[in-house]
Amino acid sequence: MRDAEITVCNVAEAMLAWYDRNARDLPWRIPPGDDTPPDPYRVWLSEVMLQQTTVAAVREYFLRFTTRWPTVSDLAAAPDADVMGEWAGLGYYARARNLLKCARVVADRHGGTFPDTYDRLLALPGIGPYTAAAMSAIAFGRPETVLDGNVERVMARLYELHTPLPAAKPVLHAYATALTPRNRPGDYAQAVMDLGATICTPKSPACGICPLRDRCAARLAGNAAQLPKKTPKKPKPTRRGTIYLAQRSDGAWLMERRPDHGLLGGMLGWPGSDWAETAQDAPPLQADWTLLPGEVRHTFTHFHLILTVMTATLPADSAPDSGFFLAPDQFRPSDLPTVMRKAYDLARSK
DNA sequence: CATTCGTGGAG
DNA sequence: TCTCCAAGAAT
Repeated sequence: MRDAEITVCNVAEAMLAWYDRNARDLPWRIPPGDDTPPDPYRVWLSEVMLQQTTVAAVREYFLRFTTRWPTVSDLAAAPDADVMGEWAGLGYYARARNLLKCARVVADRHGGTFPDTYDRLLALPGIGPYTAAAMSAIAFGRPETVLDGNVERVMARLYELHTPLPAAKPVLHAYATALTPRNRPGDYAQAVMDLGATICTPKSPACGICPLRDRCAARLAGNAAQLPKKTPKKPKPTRRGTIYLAQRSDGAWLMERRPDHGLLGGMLGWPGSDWAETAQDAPPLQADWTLLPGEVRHTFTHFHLILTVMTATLPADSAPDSGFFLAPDQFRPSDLPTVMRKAYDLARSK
């Protein structure tokens, strides 16, 4: 029993010592040793952006968001379209919708101050078990246990757990909880995630320079790169569709706001057909449509998409059956999700 | 517990 | 070209 406690204690100490020397410089991070109090708004925003998204992709979005909306109340007061447009390209757009919902709850019902406990954070839109734990630890110094993909990998290797994910999650969480220190829990959480991102990587982990190399069961067994095991994924089907880019003679584009739920929910887009196994026509209005040479290829989380693009020029008095016309000075291609921007780029290149 | 939900970089 | 996968949440 005494040995186990010493081992547990040493893991956290080894991780914090490693973090003190190797912490990456990130825009949302307070460096170890810096006693500046963390801003819960910035911790929250970064954690939501980092959900299933790489540090490299998040960096510039985080800087733009915090420059444009320095506080949660600023964000809460922003028009929906502005926030969705700023999020465009980052993916998983339900995050942006929930981000706004959460900001408005915090601004309207909490006086602009985030709650500081795991349970109350968990109750907010877009904050799940991981983000509630990360905010508790990083923003509020509480010894909560974070379990993200990095921590899962580090724990599976440290304890050489061969049970495949996601079934292994409860056991991995128990391992992670046993290691979480009362001291500097925020730095510790970031240390384990940094380790997973830079040393204990999925494919070829750098075990030789790992601060836990002497006590990692998988490293000792020589199978670190084979862990964690995962249940195999389904193959992605291919769907097809047609998308319509119409520009009025005054330059205005015919566009639509996608419904809040479902794929690309809440985002700006071009009108078009459903996306199904076989392509189909669904022009938004009667016009002299021209088939654009080429096609748009895009891969979502669970299917490949091939889009045929049609273009048309419409008379100045044209009125849409659905959607709306967006004047050229109000149309920013950067407001589009990537698949819609690809269609725009294809049309513009002709 | 399984499915839905983006994107871009790495290998 | 193709698969994997990254600081997950909601349903």
